[in-house]
Amino acid sequence: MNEKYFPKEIEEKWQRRWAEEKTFEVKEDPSRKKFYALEMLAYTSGRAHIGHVSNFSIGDALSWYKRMRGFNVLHPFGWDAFGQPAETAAIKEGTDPEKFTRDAIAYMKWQFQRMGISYDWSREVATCDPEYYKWNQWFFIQMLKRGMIYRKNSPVNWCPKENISLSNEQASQGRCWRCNTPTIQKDLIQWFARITDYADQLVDDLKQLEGKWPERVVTQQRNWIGRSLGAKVTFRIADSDDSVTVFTTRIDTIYGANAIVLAPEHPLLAKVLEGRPEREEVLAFAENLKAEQRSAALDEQEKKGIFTGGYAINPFNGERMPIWVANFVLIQYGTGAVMAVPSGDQRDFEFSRKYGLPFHQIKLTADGREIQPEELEAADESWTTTVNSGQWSGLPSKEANRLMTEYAEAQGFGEASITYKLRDWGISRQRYWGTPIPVIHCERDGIVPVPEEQLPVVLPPNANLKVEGGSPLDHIPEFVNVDCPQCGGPARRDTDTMDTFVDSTWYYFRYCDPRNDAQPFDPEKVGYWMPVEQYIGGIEHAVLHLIYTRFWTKMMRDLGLVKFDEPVLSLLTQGMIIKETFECPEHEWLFPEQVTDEKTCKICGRPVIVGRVEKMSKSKKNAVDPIEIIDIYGADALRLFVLFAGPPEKDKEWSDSGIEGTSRYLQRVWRIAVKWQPRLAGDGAGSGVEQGGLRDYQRRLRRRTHQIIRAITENFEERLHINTCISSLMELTNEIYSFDQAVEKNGGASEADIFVAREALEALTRMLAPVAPHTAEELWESFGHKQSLATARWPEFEEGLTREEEIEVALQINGKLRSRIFARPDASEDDLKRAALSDEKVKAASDGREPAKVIVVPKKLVNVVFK
RNA sequence: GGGGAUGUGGCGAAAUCGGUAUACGCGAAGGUCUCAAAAACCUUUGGGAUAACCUCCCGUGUGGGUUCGACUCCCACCAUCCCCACCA
Repeated sequence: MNEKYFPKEIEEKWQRRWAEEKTFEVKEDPSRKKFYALEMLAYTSGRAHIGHVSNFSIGDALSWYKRMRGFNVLHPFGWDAFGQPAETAAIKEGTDPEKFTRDAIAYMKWQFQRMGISYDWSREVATCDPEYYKWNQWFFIQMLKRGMIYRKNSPVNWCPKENISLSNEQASQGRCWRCNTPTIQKDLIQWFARITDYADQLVDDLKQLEGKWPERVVTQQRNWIGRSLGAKVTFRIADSDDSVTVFTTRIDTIYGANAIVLAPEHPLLAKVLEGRPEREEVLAFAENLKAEQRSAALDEQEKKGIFTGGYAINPFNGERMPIWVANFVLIQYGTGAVMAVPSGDQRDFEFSRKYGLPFHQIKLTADGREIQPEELEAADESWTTTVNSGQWSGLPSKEANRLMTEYAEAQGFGEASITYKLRDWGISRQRYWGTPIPVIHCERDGIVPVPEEQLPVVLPPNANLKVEGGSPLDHIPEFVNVDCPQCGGPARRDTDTMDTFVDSTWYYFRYCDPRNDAQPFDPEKVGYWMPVEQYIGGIEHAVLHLIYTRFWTKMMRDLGLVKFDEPVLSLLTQGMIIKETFECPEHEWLFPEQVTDEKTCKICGRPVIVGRVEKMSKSKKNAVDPIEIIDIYGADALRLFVLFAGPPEKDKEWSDSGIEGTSRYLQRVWRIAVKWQPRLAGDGAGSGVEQGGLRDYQRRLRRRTHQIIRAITENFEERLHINTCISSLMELTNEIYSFDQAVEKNGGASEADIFVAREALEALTRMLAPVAPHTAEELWESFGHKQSLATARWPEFEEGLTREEEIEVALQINGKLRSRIFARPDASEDDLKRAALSDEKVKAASDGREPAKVIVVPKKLVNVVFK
């Protein structure tokens, strides 16, 4: 054993050993309890970053812990390898996406392996492997056959910078989720998956996740699906056979409606305008609205509308209401038409005020007044009583809502209705580097799925990525031109590829059976390993990946492949590792050493802009390369740092002195272990020691050892606040040092000393394994163990040994700490009370009075209250 | 506009069920060892009053409340961050 701690040597040794001995490879074993620990697959960007270290370190700590607790732990890894950035990089570097991606995988794998994560690499999956994406195609065909995938011409979100269509999830806020470019709308024939068929289940099953998934992810998903209960009401168009249907959550406000407002795209618009003099003007106006809606941020826009000249009839009271078209009504939501109720809705109010539409009083405030227009900013829940609403006047809003819906249904002009914000998932992309859509278009037979035995449809190599117009695949005749599988006639392949989020919906099912070439996975194997006990990843997938994968699981359940509703039992969204950036107005990005303590630029003296960003980059001069850190301090010190800096779900700021601190800690552990190791190696040393015969400092170390085992164990079981586990390990290390000093004072180690030290050092080593596995393995071996720590058991604590011999009880007078009582831990309440009352401070404070109250919290405190 | 968080020393943070606030680490100061430095080890380190290690006062964003007792529960406010957003 080396005197000094050389992480590089140790880490290389154990990484080799683990690989050779296949330490982390696992098989299904129904006799053992399983645990599936999963980190989100890595996008093949080309380079590992510190966020990967953070993500993997958390999952690895849990994997080690569970393994040592006797679980059969599946901890796999893979690559999210398709996608647009590989194409961009390939064009830039003059290579092809396949080569770029394979190189990225090779390099990143080397980087990740240097972190020494306990992955079962034999299950590695890359989504760009035909053996993998074959099953994307297989799923596509199953869904197509069941009508769960369909094609329609639709305006898609289009990122003009990357030339790619985006799903709604990927284009929220009207910006590309990757490059933040404002998206535009484009009409294309697209493939859609009917995720909306599962909207109710996706909402309802969130209940199963509450408490186990972060609340904000559950809330975000609920809001994203946006289920809202209301009613559809159909209004007849005056002097015509046509009608218009609106969706409202507040049918009880219908007597206050003063207009019907259509979205600019609404199909009824053309009909209403037919033969009217204002036709041209209104259509032009509507076109203009559309263009504006698509370009500007919606919240900045003023309400804008125009009267069409048509009227609709309110079915409740027969009133004629003007039909308008306006920019604040969205074609995608509800029916694309609303009834405007200025006394019930802020937008309708603004609209009505601007265009002078009448204001009908239909609600009273909680204290019985009529509401005034200027009160509309306030919450409308308080305007409880319905008035001026025919037979429903006098009813509370909620009841009116229910009864009026029933009435509308009975009269045949309305019905209860549910709408969702969630829309079907557009899964096709006009790009090259993705899973080809396994469909053939035949002039005679229409859309024909590629026969399953012909899968995979392999992505052809050597595409020209720079072609203008359509997908690069369009320009490869040998790919496009095929015979129709049904009639044998000439036909064309579909040249779209799948959204990469399809790849990642089910990859972790594949890990359970990664080399299966007959089906996506063996349901029995998935039945053993799934669901995932702990999933760890970034918050950015709250409504992307995490909603798609829940949908896919339910879909697979309906295909009979899996037997559960939810794939992930517990989710942890880890925080980012951020680093400060400094930006000088004059000198742009500065290195930290170019900035004074007062945050001014050392070159020009101007105040600098301090930022905190996750994405580290060379250009912003805040890059931290994990491999550079590993070269200097070792993977264990790096892992320890990212885990110790704060709780897993919190953002953590990178700190150079922090990494030095954890490195120093490992050296400290190393030194004490080196010192004691020769004494521990002797067989049976220290056996037969009786607890009763131990001296104070020996009993203390045993007690602290067992207390700390308990603390760390409970933490892993309940909270996974690994940062405090590491604190506890440091405390135990400090205790061992104090113990060592006592031993020094005695002039040498006795049998009993060795017994106690062995217990403490071995417990420390075993509990170090989840957070610093290489170091722990090396120490474990040096203590004379032949088997890897991966096969060792987690230390057990003995309740009896954790008990304090004497405890300090706080003594409060009127709730303020005034003194302490030293007592035995089993002291009764009466004992503590007696001790408190005889305390000098209490006597002084009593001033001869009897205490009004004495509160005793056993083992904690006594509070003596004087009035 | 709606929703969700967060706020504790010089800094990262801890306090798990309402019970001794600041564990653990970083930084800083002093000391030991050394010709010297580094490393290591030891001591101190929330603020204030005081000659004082005694003792007292203040202290978990602000202001109230509940309680014998509040970082923790309730109400209001301030600040910061995140998500969603003309969703009818």
